[in-house]
Amino acid sequence: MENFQDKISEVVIRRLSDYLRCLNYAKSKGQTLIKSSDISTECGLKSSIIRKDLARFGIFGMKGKGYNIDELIKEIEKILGLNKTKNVVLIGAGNLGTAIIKYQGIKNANFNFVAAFDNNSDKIGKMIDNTKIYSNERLNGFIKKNRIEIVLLTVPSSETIKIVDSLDPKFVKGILNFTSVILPPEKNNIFIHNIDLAKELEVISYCMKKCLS
Amino acid sequence: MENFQDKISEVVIRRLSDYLRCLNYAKSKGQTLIKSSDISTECGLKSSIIRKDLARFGIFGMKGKGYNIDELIKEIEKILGLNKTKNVVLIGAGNLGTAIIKYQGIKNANFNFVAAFDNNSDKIGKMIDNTKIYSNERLNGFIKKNRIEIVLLTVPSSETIKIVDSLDPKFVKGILNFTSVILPPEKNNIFIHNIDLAKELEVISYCMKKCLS
DNA sequence: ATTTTGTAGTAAATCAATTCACAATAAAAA
DNA sequence: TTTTTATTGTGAATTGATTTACTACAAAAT
Repeated sequence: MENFQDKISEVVIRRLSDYLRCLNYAKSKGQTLIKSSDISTECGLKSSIIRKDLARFGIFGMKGKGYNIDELIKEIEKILGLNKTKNVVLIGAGNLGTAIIKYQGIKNANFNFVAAFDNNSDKIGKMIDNTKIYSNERLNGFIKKNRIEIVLLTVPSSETIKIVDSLDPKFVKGILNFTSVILPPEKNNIFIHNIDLAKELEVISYCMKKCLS
Repeated sequence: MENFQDKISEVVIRRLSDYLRCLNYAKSKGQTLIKSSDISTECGLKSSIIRKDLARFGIFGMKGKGYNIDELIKEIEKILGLNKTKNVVLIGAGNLGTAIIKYQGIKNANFNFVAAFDNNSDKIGKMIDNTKIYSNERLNGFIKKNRIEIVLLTVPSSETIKIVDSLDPKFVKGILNFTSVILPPEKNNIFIHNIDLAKELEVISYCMKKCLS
Protein backbone atom coordinates (compact mmCIF):
# COMPACT_ATOMS: atom_id res chain seq x y z
CA MET A 1 0.00 0.00 0.00
CA GLU A 2 1.09 3.57 -0.72
CA ASN A 3 4.15 2.68 -2.64
CA PHE A 4 2.69 1.54 -5.92
CA GLN A 5 1.19 5.00 -6.26
CA ASP A 6 2.18 6.57 -9.52
CA LYS A 7 1.47 10.29 -9.69
CA ILE A 8 -1.44 11.47 -7.62
CA SER A 9 -2.98 14.72 -8.75
CA GLU A 10 -4.25 17.36 -6.40
CA VAL A 11 -7.87 16.83 -7.43
CA VAL A 12 -7.68 13.29 -6.07
CA ILE A 13 -6.38 14.58 -2.74
CA ARG A 14 -9.15 17.16 -2.60
CA ARG A 15 -11.69 14.42 -3.17
CA LEU A 16 -10.18 12.31 -0.39
CA SER A 17 -10.67 15.28 1.89
CA ASP A 18 -14.33 15.40 0.84
CA TYR A 19 -14.74 11.69 1.48
CA LEU A 20 -13.24 12.12 4.89
CA ARG A 21 -15.75 14.77 5.86
CA CYS A 22 -18.56 12.64 4.54
CA LEU A 23 -17.30 9.59 6.45
CA ASN A 24 -16.99 11.47 9.71
CA TYR A 25 -20.51 12.70 9.27
CA ALA A 26 -21.83 9.19 8.63
CA LYS A 27 -19.90 7.93 11.62
CA SER A 28 -21.35 10.65 13.84
CA LYS A 29 -24.79 9.33 12.93
CA GLY A 30 -23.79 5.87 14.12
CA GLN A 31 -23.22 4.22 10.74
CA THR A 32 -20.45 1.62 10.53
CA LEU A 33 -20.67 0.71 6.82
CA ILE A 34 -20.98 2.96 3.79
CA LYS A 35 -21.54 2.34 0.08
CA SER A 36 -19.63 4.19 -2.60
CA SER A 37 -22.98 5.37 -3.91
CA ASP A 38 -23.75 7.05 -0.59
CA ILE A 39 -20.47 8.92 -0.61
CA SER A 40 -21.13 9.76 -4.22
CA THR A 41 -24.50 11.37 -3.51
CA GLU A 42 -23.12 13.32 -0.58
CA CYS A 43 -20.09 14.59 -2.50
CA GLY A 44 -21.79 15.11 -5.86
CA LEU A 45 -19.65 12.59 -7.74
CA LYS A 46 -20.06 9.34 -9.66
CA SER A 47 -19.68 6.30 -7.43
CA SER A 48 -17.19 4.71 -9.80
CA ILE A 49 -14.64 7.42 -9.24
CA ILE A 50 -14.82 6.93 -5.51
CA ARG A 51 -14.15 3.23 -5.82
CA LYS A 52 -11.34 3.96 -8.23
CA ASP A 53 -9.78 6.61 -6.02
CA LEU A 54 -9.79 4.23 -3.07
CA ALA A 55 -8.55 1.22 -5.01
CA ARG A 56 -5.65 3.32 -6.23
CA PHE A 57 -4.43 3.56 -2.66
CA GLY A 58 -5.03 -0.12 -1.99
CA ILE A 59 -8.27 0.44 -0.09
CA PHE A 60 -10.98 -2.10 -0.86
CA GLY A 61 -14.54 -2.61 0.31
CA MET A 62 -16.71 -5.69 0.64
CA LYS A 63 -18.64 -6.82 -2.39
CA GLY A 64 -22.36 -6.46 -1.83
CA LYS A 65 -21.83 -4.58 1.46
CA GLY A 66 -19.71 -1.49 1.08
CA TYR A 67 -16.79 -0.08 3.04
CA ASN A 68 -16.06 -0.16 6.74
CA ILE A 69 -16.23 3.45 7.86
CA ASP A 70 -13.68 3.31 10.66
CA GLU A 71 -11.14 1.58 8.50
CA LEU A 72 -11.74 3.97 5.64
CA ILE A 73 -11.28 7.01 7.85
CA LYS A 74 -8.07 5.58 9.21
CA GLU A 75 -6.69 4.85 5.76
CA ILE A 76 -7.56 8.24 4.31
CA GLU A 77 -6.10 10.01 7.30
CA LYS A 78 -2.93 8.05 6.78
CA ILE A 79 -2.78 9.02 3.11
CA LEU A 80 -3.30 12.69 3.93
CA GLY A 81 -0.68 12.55 6.64
CA LEU A 82 -3.24 13.25 9.35
CA ASN A 83 -2.30 10.26 11.45
CA LYS A 84 0.57 12.15 12.99
CA THR A 85 -0.24 15.45 14.65
CA LYS A 86 1.46 18.38 12.99
CA ASN A 87 2.59 21.45 14.84
CA VAL A 88 1.33 24.71 13.40
CA VAL A 89 2.10 28.34 14.09
CA LEU A 90 0.42 31.43 12.82
CA ILE A 91 2.38 34.53 11.89
CA GLY A 92 0.46 37.80 12.02
CA ALA A 93 -2.15 38.06 14.74
CA GLY A 94 -4.33 40.70 13.10
CA ASN A 95 -8.00 40.24 12.36
CA LEU A 96 -7.49 37.44 9.90
CA GLY A 97 -5.01 35.65 12.12
CA THR A 98 -7.29 35.96 15.10
CA ALA A 99 -10.20 34.65 13.06
CA ILE A 100 -8.20 31.63 11.97
CA ILE A 101 -7.09 30.81 15.48
CA LYS A 102 -10.70 30.96 16.62
CA TYR A 103 -11.96 28.99 13.64
CA GLN A 104 -13.69 25.77 14.55
CA GLY A 105 -12.85 23.74 11.48
CA ILE A 106 -9.20 23.30 12.43
CA LYS A 107 -9.57 22.61 16.12
CA ASN A 108 -8.79 19.14 15.27
CA ALA A 109 -6.59 16.44 16.62
CA ASN A 110 -4.47 16.47 13.48
CA PHE A 111 -3.21 20.01 13.68
CA ASN A 112 -1.72 21.29 16.89
CA PHE A 113 -1.92 25.05 17.05
CA VAL A 114 1.17 25.83 19.07
CA ALA A 115 1.65 29.59 19.00
CA ALA A 116 1.08 32.88 17.19
CA PHE A 117 3.62 35.57 16.36
CA ASP A 118 3.26 39.28 15.83
CA ASN A 119 5.38 42.42 15.84
CA ASN A 120 2.84 44.58 17.59
CA SER A 121 3.96 45.06 21.19
CA ASP A 122 0.35 45.51 22.33
CA LYS A 123 -0.33 41.95 21.30
CA ILE A 124 2.80 40.19 22.43
CA GLY A 125 2.20 38.15 25.54
CA LYS A 126 -1.59 38.14 25.10
CA MET A 127 -3.62 35.01 24.38
CA ILE A 128 -6.14 34.24 21.67
CA ASP A 129 -8.21 31.20 22.60
CA ASN A 130 -5.39 29.44 24.49
CA THR A 131 -2.82 30.36 21.88
CA LYS A 132 -0.10 32.69 23.10
CA ILE A 133 1.28 35.52 20.98
CA TYR A 134 5.05 35.90 20.84
CA SER A 135 7.32 38.46 19.24
CA ASN A 136 8.41 37.72 15.68
CA GLU A 137 11.98 37.82 16.91
CA ARG A 138 11.42 34.54 18.68
CA LEU A 139 9.93 32.86 15.62
CA ASN A 140 12.91 30.95 14.30
CA GLY A 141 14.08 29.71 17.64
CA PHE A 142 10.56 28.60 18.44
CA ILE A 143 10.18 26.74 15.15
CA LYS A 144 13.37 24.83 15.78
CA LYS A 145 12.64 24.03 19.39
CA ASN A 146 9.04 22.97 18.83
CA ARG A 147 9.45 21.20 15.49
CA ILE A 148 6.94 23.40 13.68
CA GLU A 149 6.03 21.98 10.28
CA ILE A 150 3.23 24.27 9.09
CA VAL A 151 3.04 28.03 9.03
CA LEU A 152 -0.14 30.02 8.45
CA LEU A 153 0.85 33.38 7.08
CA THR A 154 -1.46 36.29 7.84
CA VAL A 155 0.92 39.21 8.00
CA PRO A 156 0.59 42.45 5.99
CA SER A 157 1.57 41.82 2.37
CA SER A 158 4.62 44.03 2.66
CA GLU A 159 6.19 41.53 5.06
CA THR A 160 5.35 38.35 3.21
CA ILE A 161 8.53 37.76 1.26
CA LYS A 162 10.88 38.63 4.08
CA ILE A 163 9.18 36.19 6.42
CA VAL A 164 8.92 33.39 3.90
CA ASP A 165 12.61 33.67 3.15
CA SER A 166 13.47 33.56 6.82
CA LEU A 167 11.71 30.26 7.51
CA ASP A 168 14.01 27.31 8.01
CA PRO A 169 13.17 24.51 5.53
CA LYS A 170 14.81 22.09 7.89
CA PHE A 171 11.61 22.29 9.94
CA VAL A 172 8.92 24.15 8.03
CA LYS A 173 7.47 21.97 5.27
CA GLY A 174 4.31 23.85 4.35
CA ILE A 175 2.93 27.37 4.26
CA LEU A 176 -0.65 28.47 3.83
CA ASN A 177 -0.33 32.00 2.53
CA PHE A 178 -3.32 34.28 3.12
CA THR A 179 -1.60 37.50 2.10
CA SER A 180 -2.31 39.13 -1.24
CA VAL A 181 1.22 38.38 -2.44
CA ILE A 182 1.03 35.33 -4.69
CA LEU A 183 3.85 32.90 -3.98
CA PRO A 184 5.09 29.99 -6.12
CA PRO A 185 3.87 26.48 -5.22
CA GLU A 186 7.24 25.61 -3.78
CA LYS A 187 10.17 27.57 -2.44
CA ASN A 188 13.27 26.19 -0.67
CA ASN A 189 11.53 22.82 -0.53
CA ILE A 190 8.62 24.30 1.38
CA PHE A 191 5.21 23.69 -0.16
CA ILE A 192 3.11 26.79 -0.43
CA HIS A 193 -0.60 27.17 -1.00
CA ASN A 194 -2.07 30.57 -1.65
CA ILE A 195 -5.54 31.41 -0.42
CA ASP A 196 -6.28 34.03 -2.99
CA LEU A 197 -9.45 35.95 -2.23
CA ALA A 198 -9.21 38.15 -5.31
CA LYS A 199 -9.10 35.08 -7.53
CA GLU A 200 -12.08 33.51 -5.80
CA LEU A 201 -14.07 36.66 -6.40
CA GLU A 202 -13.10 36.66 -10.06
CA VAL A 203 -14.09 33.03 -10.48
CA ILE A 204 -17.46 33.57 -8.89
CA SER A 205 -17.93 36.67 -10.98
CA TYR A 206 -17.44 34.57 -14.10
CA CYS A 207 -19.86 31.88 -12.88
CA MET A 208 -22.48 34.50 -12.21
CA LYS A 209 -22.17 35.93 -15.66
CA LYS A 210 -22.50 32.52 -17.29
CA CYS A 211 -25.61 31.83 -15.31
CA LEU A 212 -27.23 34.95 -16.72
CA SER A 213 -26.42 34.44 -20.40
CA MET B 1 -16.83 36.51 -29.59
CA GLU B 2 -18.01 34.78 -26.50
CA ASN B 3 -20.76 32.84 -28.07
CA PHE B 4 -18.85 30.13 -29.83
CA GLN B 5 -17.55 29.07 -26.43
CA ASP B 6 -18.28 25.45 -25.76
CA LYS B 7 -17.79 24.44 -22.16
CA ILE B 8 -15.20 26.39 -20.25
CA SER B 9 -13.77 24.60 -17.25
CA GLU B 10 -12.94 26.32 -14.03
CA VAL B 11 -9.20 25.76 -14.47
CA VAL B 12 -9.28 27.95 -17.57
CA ILE B 13 -11.02 30.71 -15.63
CA ARG B 14 -8.46 30.43 -12.85
CA ARG B 15 -5.69 30.78 -15.41
CA LEU B 16 -7.33 33.87 -16.90
CA SER B 17 -7.29 35.34 -13.42
CA ASP B 18 -3.55 34.61 -13.24
CA TYR B 19 -2.96 36.20 -16.64
CA LEU B 20 -4.81 39.28 -15.51
CA ARG B 21 -2.61 39.71 -12.47
CA CYS B 22 0.48 39.25 -14.61
CA LEU B 23 -0.78 41.75 -17.19
CA ASN B 24 -1.57 44.39 -14.63
CA TYR B 25 1.90 43.95 -13.21
CA ALA B 26 3.50 44.34 -16.64
CA LYS B 27 1.34 47.37 -17.29
CA SER B 28 2.38 48.93 -13.99
CA LYS B 29 5.97 48.69 -15.17
CA GLY B 30 5.09 50.64 -18.32
CA GLN B 31 4.98 47.76 -20.79
CA THR B 32 2.44 47.97 -23.59
CA LEU B 33 3.10 44.68 -25.35
CA ILE B 34 3.56 41.20 -23.93
CA LYS B 35 4.55 37.84 -25.38
CA SER B 36 2.80 34.62 -24.43
CA SER B 37 6.18 33.31 -23.31
CA ASP B 38 6.49 36.16 -20.81
CA ILE B 39 3.11 35.40 -19.30
CA SER B 40 4.09 31.76 -19.32
CA THR B 41 7.24 32.30 -17.28
CA GLU B 42 5.45 34.52 -14.80
CA CYS B 43 2.57 32.09 -14.31
CA GLY B 44 4.55 28.86 -14.49
CA LEU B 45 2.81 27.50 -17.59
CA LYS B 46 3.62 26.55 -21.18
CA SER B 47 3.21 29.43 -23.58
CA SER B 48 1.08 27.36 -25.92
CA ILE B 49 -1.69 26.96 -23.40
CA ILE B 50 -1.87 30.70 -22.94
CA ARG B 51 -2.24 31.28 -26.65
CA LYS B 52 -4.85 28.54 -26.78
CA ASP B 53 -6.80 29.88 -23.82
CA LEU B 54 -6.93 33.31 -25.39
CA ALA B 55 -7.76 32.11 -28.88
CA ARG B 56 -10.65 30.16 -27.44
CA PHE B 57 -12.25 33.44 -26.42
CA GLY B 58 -11.48 35.07 -29.76
CA ILE B 59 -8.50 37.03 -28.48
CA PHE B 60 -5.54 37.18 -30.87
CA GLY B 61 -2.12 38.75 -30.75
CA MET B 62 0.22 40.04 -33.42
CA LYS B 63 2.56 37.58 -35.09
CA GLY B 64 6.15 38.30 -34.25
CA LYS B 65 5.17 40.97 -31.68
CA GLY B 66 2.87 39.65 -28.99
CA TYR B 67 -0.33 40.90 -27.42
CA ASN B 68 -1.42 44.42 -26.65
CA ILE B 69 -1.60 44.60 -22.87
CA ASP B 70 -4.42 47.11 -22.54
CA GLU B 71 -6.59 45.25 -24.97
CA LEU B 72 -5.87 41.93 -23.33
CA ILE B 73 -6.76 43.26 -19.89
CA LYS B 74 -10.01 44.67 -21.22
CA GLU B 75 -10.97 41.41 -22.89
CA ILE B 76 -10.16 39.21 -19.91
CA GLU B 77 -12.04 41.53 -17.60
CA LYS B 78 -15.02 41.26 -19.91
CA ILE B 79 -14.83 37.48 -19.88
CA LEU B 80 -14.65 37.37 -16.09
CA GLY B 81 -17.51 39.82 -15.79
CA LEU B 82 -15.27 42.45 -14.23
CA ASN B 83 -16.19 45.16 -16.71
CA LYS B 84 -19.33 45.98 -14.73
CA THR B 85 -18.88 46.81 -11.07
CA LYS B 86 -20.62 44.34 -8.80
CA ASN B 87 -22.11 45.28 -5.49
CA VAL B 88 -20.95 43.16 -2.59
CA VAL B 89 -22.03 42.87 1.03
CA LEU B 90 -20.46 40.97 3.84
CA ILE B 91 -22.55 39.16 6.44
CA GLY B 92 -20.90 38.59 9.80
CA ALA B 93 -18.55 41.35 10.96
CA GLY B 94 -16.44 39.24 13.32
CA ASN B 95 -12.69 38.92 13.02
CA LEU B 96 -12.76 37.21 9.67
CA GLY B 97 -15.32 39.62 8.25
CA THR B 98 -13.34 42.58 9.50
CA ALA B 99 -10.17 41.16 8.00
CA ILE B 100 -11.83 40.72 4.63
CA ILE B 101 -13.22 44.24 4.59
CA LYS B 102 -9.75 45.56 5.32
CA TYR B 103 -8.08 43.27 2.81
CA GLN B 104 -6.23 45.12 0.08
CA GLY B 105 -6.62 42.57 -2.69
CA ILE B 106 -10.30 43.35 -3.24
CA LYS B 107 -10.24 47.11 -2.96
CA ASN B 108 -10.70 47.15 -6.60
CA ALA B 109 -12.85 48.96 -9.09
CA ASN B 110 -14.63 45.76 -10.01
CA PHE B 111 -16.14 44.96 -6.63
CA ASN B 112 -18.00 47.62 -4.75
CA PHE B 113 -18.08 46.85 -1.07
CA VAL B 114 -21.41 48.38 -0.09
CA ALA B 115 -22.12 47.31 3.48
CA ALA B 116 -21.64 44.78 6.25
CA PHE B 117 -24.27 43.11 8.40
CA ASP B 118 -24.14 41.68 11.88
CA ASN B 119 -26.48 40.76 14.72
CA ASN B 120 -24.26 42.08 17.47
CA SER B 121 -25.74 45.35 18.73
CA ASP B 122 -22.30 46.59 19.76
CA LYS B 123 -21.25 46.55 16.15
CA ILE B 124 -24.36 47.87 14.44
CA GLY B 125 -23.90 51.43 13.30
CA LYS B 126 -20.09 51.27 13.50
CA MET B 127 -17.79 51.52 10.51
CA ILE B 128 -14.97 49.29 9.33
CA ASP B 129 -12.79 51.10 6.80
CA ASN B 130 -15.63 53.17 5.29
CA THR B 131 -18.02 50.24 5.32
CA LYS B 132 -21.01 50.62 7.62
CA ILE B 133 -22.37 47.76 9.70
CA TYR B 134 -26.14 47.25 9.68
CA SER B 135 -28.42 44.88 11.56
CA ASN B 136 -29.12 41.56 9.87
CA GLU B 137 -32.79 42.47 9.95
CA ARG B 138 -32.18 45.05 7.27
CA LEU B 139 -30.29 42.63 5.03
CA ASN B 140 -32.97 41.62 2.58
CA GLY B 141 -34.37 45.08 2.12
CA PHE B 142 -30.88 46.37 1.56
CA ILE B 143 -30.05 43.70 -1.00
CA LYS B 144 -33.14 44.55 -2.99
CA LYS B 145 -32.71 48.31 -2.80
CA ASN B 146 -28.99 48.28 -3.63
CA ARG B 147 -28.94 45.48 -6.19
CA ILE B 148 -26.44 43.36 -4.29
CA GLU B 149 -25.12 40.50 -6.41
CA ILE B 150 -22.40 38.98 -4.25
CA VAL B 151 -22.48 37.97 -0.61
CA LEU B 152 -19.41 37.15 1.45
CA LEU B 153 -20.51 34.91 4.29
CA THR B 154 -18.48 35.08 7.50
CA VAL B 155 -21.09 34.30 10.14
CA PRO B 156 -20.80 31.56 12.78
CA SER B 157 -21.40 28.18 11.18
CA SER B 158 -24.62 27.67 13.10
CA GLU B 159 -26.21 30.51 11.14
CA THR B 160 -24.97 29.59 7.69
CA ILE B 161 -27.92 27.63 6.35
CA LYS B 162 -30.57 29.98 7.66
CA ILE B 163 -28.91 32.96 6.04
CA VAL B 164 -28.20 31.25 2.73
CA ASP B 165 -31.84 30.19 2.48
CA SER B 166 -33.03 33.69 3.21
CA LEU B 167 -31.11 35.33 0.36
CA ASP B 168 -33.22 36.38 -2.60
CA PRO B 169 -31.94 34.76 -5.81
CA LYS B 170 -33.63 37.53 -7.72
CA PHE B 171 -30.67 39.70 -6.72
CA VAL B 172 -27.94 37.57 -5.15
CA LYS B 173 -26.09 35.57 -7.79
CA GLY B 174 -22.99 34.44 -5.92
CA ILE B 175 -21.87 33.57 -2.42
CA LEU B 176 -18.33 33.13 -1.12
CA ASN B 177 -18.79 30.95 1.93
CA PHE B 178 -16.05 31.17 4.56
CA THR B 179 -17.90 29.23 7.25
CA SER B 180 -17.01 25.65 8.05
CA VAL B 181 -20.36 24.44 6.70
CA ILE B 182 -19.74 23.05 3.23
CA LEU B 183 -22.42 24.17 0.80
CA PRO B 184 -23.24 22.74 -2.66
CA PRO B 185 -21.85 24.58 -5.71
CA GLU B 186 -25.28 25.95 -6.52
CA LYS B 187 -28.46 26.53 -4.56
CA ASN B 188 -31.60 28.37 -5.75
CA ASN B 189 -29.63 29.47 -8.80
CA ILE B 190 -27.03 31.14 -6.61
CA PHE B 191 -23.45 30.06 -7.27
CA ILE B 192 -21.55 29.15 -4.16
CA HIS B 193 -17.84 28.79 -3.59
CA ASN B 194 -16.58 27.43 -0.32
CA ILE B 195 -13.31 28.67 1.11
CA ASP B 196 -12.52 25.58 3.09
CA LEU B 197 -9.59 26.05 5.42
CA ALA B 198 -9.70 22.51 6.76
CA LYS B 199 -9.37 21.15 3.24
CA GLU B 200 -6.45 23.43 2.44
CA LEU B 201 -4.66 22.19 5.54
CA GLU B 202 -5.30 18.60 4.55
CA VAL B 203 -4.00 19.17 1.04
CA ILE B 204 -0.84 20.81 2.27
CA SER B 205 -0.41 18.04 4.82
CA TYR B 206 -0.46 15.52 1.98
CA CYS B 207 2.03 17.53 -0.08
CA MET B 208 4.39 17.72 2.87
CA LYS B 209 4.25 14.00 3.40
CA LYS B 210 5.01 13.31 -0.24
CA CYS B 211 8.02 15.58 -0.09
CA LEU B 212 9.51 13.57 2.75
CA SER B 213 9.08 10.09 1.35
C1' DA C 1 13.98 43.29 -52.62
C1' DT C 2 15.32 39.50 -49.98
C1' DT C 3 16.50 37.23 -46.00
C1' DT C 4 16.33 36.61 -41.25
C1' DT C 5 14.11 36.60 -36.96
C1' DG C 6 10.58 36.20 -33.71
C1' DT C 7 6.19 35.06 -32.24
C1' DA C 8 1.32 33.85 -32.94
C1' DG C 9 -2.03 30.22 -34.21
C1' DT C 10 -3.30 25.62 -34.47
C1' DA C 11 -3.72 20.56 -36.03
C1' DA C 12 -2.23 16.42 -34.44
C1' DA C 13 -0.35 13.75 -30.81
C1' DT C 14 -0.08 12.73 -26.24
C1' DC C 15 -1.30 12.46 -21.67
C1' DA C 16 -4.75 12.47 -17.94
C1' DA C 17 -9.22 12.01 -15.84
C1' DT C 18 -13.70 10.25 -15.85
C1' DT C 19 -17.40 7.30 -17.00
C1' DC C 20 -19.43 3.08 -18.64
C1' DA C 21 -20.60 -1.33 -18.30
C1' DC C 22 -20.13 -5.62 -16.70
C1' DA C 23 -17.87 -9.70 -14.38
C1' DA C 24 -16.90 -11.23 -9.66
C1' DT C 25 -18.42 -12.30 -5.36
C1' DA C 26 -20.51 -12.26 -0.87
C1' DA C 27 -24.62 -12.15 1.71
C1' DA C 28 -29.56 -12.78 2.03
C1' DA C 29 -33.62 -14.98 0.61
C1' DA C 30 -36.05 -18.71 -1.09
C1' DT D 1 -28.81 -25.80 -1.63
C1' DT D 2 -29.95 -22.65 -5.17
C1' DT D 3 -31.34 -18.29 -6.54
C1' DT D 4 -31.60 -13.55 -6.05
C1' DT D 5 -29.81 -9.24 -4.82
C1' DA D 6 -26.48 -5.81 -3.88
C1' DT D 7 -22.32 -3.71 -4.44
C1' DT D 8 -17.46 -3.82 -5.39
C1' DG D 9 -13.42 -3.76 -8.72
C1' DT D 10 -11.81 -2.78 -13.08
C1' DG D 11 -10.80 -3.01 -18.29
C1' DA D 12 -12.30 -0.51 -22.07
C1' DA D 13 -14.24 3.53 -23.91
C1' DT D 14 -14.75 8.19 -23.71
C1' DT D 15 -14.00 12.71 -22.77
C1' DG D 16 -11.03 16.44 -21.63
C1' DA D 17 -6.60 18.98 -21.10
C1' DT D 18 -2.02 19.81 -22.39
C1' DT D 19 1.96 19.62 -25.21
C1' DT D 20 4.37 19.18 -29.44
C1' DA D 21 5.65 20.65 -33.55
C1' DC D 22 5.13 23.13 -37.37
C1' DT D 23 3.02 26.76 -40.55
C1' DA D 24 1.85 31.52 -41.27
C1' DC D 25 2.91 36.11 -40.80
C1' DA D 26 4.86 40.56 -39.92
C1' DA D 27 8.59 43.30 -38.85
C1' DA D 28 13.52 44.20 -38.90
C1' DA D 29 17.83 43.64 -40.92
C1' DT D 30 20.62 43.13 -44.88
